[in-house]
Amino acid sequence: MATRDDVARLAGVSASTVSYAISGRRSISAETRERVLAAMRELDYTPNAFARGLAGARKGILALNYPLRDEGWSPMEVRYFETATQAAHELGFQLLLWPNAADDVASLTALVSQQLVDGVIVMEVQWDDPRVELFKERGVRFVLLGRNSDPSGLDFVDTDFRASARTALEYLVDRGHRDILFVGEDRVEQGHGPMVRTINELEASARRFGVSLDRFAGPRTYGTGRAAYRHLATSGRPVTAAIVFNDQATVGFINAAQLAGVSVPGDLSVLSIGMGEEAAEVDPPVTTVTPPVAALTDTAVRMLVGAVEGHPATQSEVLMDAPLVERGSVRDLT
Amino acid sequence: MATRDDVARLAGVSASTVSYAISGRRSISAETRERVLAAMRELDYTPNAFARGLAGARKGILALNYPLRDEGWSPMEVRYFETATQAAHELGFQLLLWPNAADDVASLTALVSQQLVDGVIVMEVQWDDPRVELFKERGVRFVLLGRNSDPSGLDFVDTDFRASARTALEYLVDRGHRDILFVGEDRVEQGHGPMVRTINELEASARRFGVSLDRFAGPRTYGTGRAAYRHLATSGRPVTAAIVFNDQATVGFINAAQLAGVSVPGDLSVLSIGMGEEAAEVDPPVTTVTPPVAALTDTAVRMLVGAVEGHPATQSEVLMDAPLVERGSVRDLT
DNA sequence: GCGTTTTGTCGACGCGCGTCGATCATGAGG
DNA sequence: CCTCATGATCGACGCGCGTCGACAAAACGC
Repeated sequence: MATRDDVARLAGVSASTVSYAISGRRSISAETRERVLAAMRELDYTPNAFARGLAGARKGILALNYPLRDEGWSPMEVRYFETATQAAHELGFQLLLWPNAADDVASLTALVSQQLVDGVIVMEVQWDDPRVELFKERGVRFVLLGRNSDPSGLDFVDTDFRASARTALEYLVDRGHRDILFVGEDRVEQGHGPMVRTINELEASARRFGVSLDRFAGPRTYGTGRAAYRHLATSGRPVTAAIVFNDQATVGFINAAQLAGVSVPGDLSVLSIGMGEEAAEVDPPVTTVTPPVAALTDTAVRMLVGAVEGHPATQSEVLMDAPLVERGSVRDLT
Repeated sequence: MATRDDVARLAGVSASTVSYAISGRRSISAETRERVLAAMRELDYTPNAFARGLAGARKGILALNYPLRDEGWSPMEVRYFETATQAAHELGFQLLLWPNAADDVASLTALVSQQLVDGVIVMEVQWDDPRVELFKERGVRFVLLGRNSDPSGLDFVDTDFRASARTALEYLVDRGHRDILFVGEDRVEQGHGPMVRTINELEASARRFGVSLDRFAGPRTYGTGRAAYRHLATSGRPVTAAIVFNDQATVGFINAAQLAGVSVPGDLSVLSIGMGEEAAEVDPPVTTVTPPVAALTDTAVRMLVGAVEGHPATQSEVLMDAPLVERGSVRDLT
C-alpha cells in the first residue's frame, strides 16, 4: 500500500505538501496540486484511516446506538438504520451500529472510551434516559433521535407525535367516526416517548371532540393485532375505526377482521401510525401517518457531523411532522 | 483521557510493560501486572482504538458487505446483520455495514483502501461475483456467507439449499401431496444462488418422485403472495400444497387463500423456506425450512476473526443444514 | 564455582498522518 | 532601493500504541 511519503516522492514535493494538497488547508499552487493528484492516482493512494484518526481531530466514524428488542426490527426501524448509514456515507463517515440497551451503561462506556467514534446518534430515547448523562460526562458528542423528558439544551430531532396523533384523530372524526379503538404497544411503562405522547394527545383530543376512545396494547407482533380484534369483537362497543400504532399488529388486525367477515374499510376503518411503505402492500392498502424517516436521520446525521467539523449549528432542536398518506383503508361515513 | 504513559507513571513501570501486561505477549510478574491493572482501573484507562490500529496488525473492525435492495430488509435479513454484529462484539470487534451492491466495485475499492477493516463478510453472493476478484487482488481477507459458482479455495459458510429443497419436497410427498406449487423470487436471472439451487433441486426431486411442480415468482412483497394465489386459482391445477421461498409473499399467499374461502391447511398446505420466527405469528403458524442464521453468521465471523488473529483455520468450507420446524400449516393426506 | 538459559523489564522506534513554525521567493508599496 | 506582506513549500514533531532488541537479575546445569 502506498503511503503519503510515496506520493510525495513521486510528485517531487514534501510529505506535508501532499497533505495540504488533499485537505486544502493551506494554499498550494495549481500546478503542484495537479502533480500531487496525478501521483496519488498513479499510486492508487488512499489515506490510511487509522493514521488520520490518530493524528487529526476527525475520526470519520459515527455510532448509531439503537437498542434492539427481542422482536427484532420492523421495516420502519430498518429504514432508520439504512438511511442513517447512507447519510453518513454521503458525508464521508462510516456508521457503526451499537445495539446496546439504553441502560447498559457499562458496555456503552467501554465502547465510548475507545475513542473510536466522533459522536453517537441516540435512538429509542426514553423519558429518563441514562445515556444523556453518560455521554455528557464523557464529553461525547451526541444527537438524540427522539427526546427525553427534558431535552432543553440538547441536540435532538424528533417526530411531533402529538401533532401526528391529532392529525390521525381529526382525520377520522372529520369522516364521521365517533367510536374509535387505539391499538398501541405495551411500552408506556418503560417510558417510550412516542407512545406516551401519542396516547396523551389522543385522549385529550378525544375528550375535546367528544368521541369515545377504547384502548388495547400488546407487543409488536402479528398476534397482537389478532388479539386486538378479538378484544374489539367481544367488547360490544360500536367501534367504526381503529388507530393502530404497532406496525406488525396492523396486518394481523386487518386479517382477523376480514376472516371474521368484517370488511375493511366497509365495516371497519383502519389508520396506522408508524407503518412504512409496506402499508401499500396490504389488502387493502393502509392509510398511514408516518414519521419522515429519511429526513429525520438525515437531519440528525448532519447535525452530528456539523458539530464534529466545527460548523456552527444552524438548528439544534428539530420537530418534524408526520404526513398522512391516504390509501383507502378509512371509510367516509358522512 | 488517560494514556498508556499515565498508567505507566502511576504504576511505576515503563510504558511497554503496560502494553505487555495488557496483551500478555511477554511474561510479567504477577505483582507487576496487578499494579498495572490497578492503575488502569484507577485512571479508567482504555487503549485508544486508533493508536492500536495504527501500531498493531489487528484493527478491531470488520465489515459486513450486505447489498440492500429496494424492498429493504426482511426479518431474516435483519437477523443476519444482528447476529453478525453480536458475534463480532463478543470477539472484541466492531462491525461496519457496507450496503454497497455487489457490482459497485468503485465504492467497495474506496472503502477497502482506507484500511479501516481487518476483513469483510460478503453477503448475497452471486454466481459470478466481482467482489471475489476485487478482494483477492487487494489482499483483503474475506469470508463468503453464501457461495459463488466456483468456491473452491475460498472461505465460505453457506446453507445447503439443495438439501433444504429436498427436505421440503420429501416432507410434502411423504404426506401424500402430488401436485405442488413453488412460489419463489424473480432473482434467478441475477444469479441468486439460493434460489437457483433450490429450483434445480426441486425440479430434479419432483421428477424423481413423479410429482407435478408448478412455478410462480415475483418480488419479495406481500403482493406477490396474493398474485401467486390468483395464479393458482386460475391455473386449474389440482394443487394441494405450496412451497414458498419468499418470506414476505408467504403471508400474502395464505391471506389470499383464506379470503377466497380456502382453508389452510385444510384445503391447501403451505410450507415456507426461509421464513424466520415470525412464521409462528401467522394464522395458522407456518411450517418452515429455515437457514440457521445465528450459526451461519457466528461461524463466518469466527472464521474471519480466526484468520485475522492468525489461528490456523480449522475449517474453511462449511455447509449447514436448514432444519424443518413443524408448525401445522401442512396437512397429512395419507 | 562458573557458564548458560530464562524471566522480567526498559528504552527506542515506527506505524502514517495533520499541523505548526520556519523559510524562501515574489511582488506591492513607499 | 528597501521594507513588509503574501503565497508556496518544507522539515519536524506529536498523536498513542505494539513490538523489537538490550540488559540485569534470577534460576539452572554440572
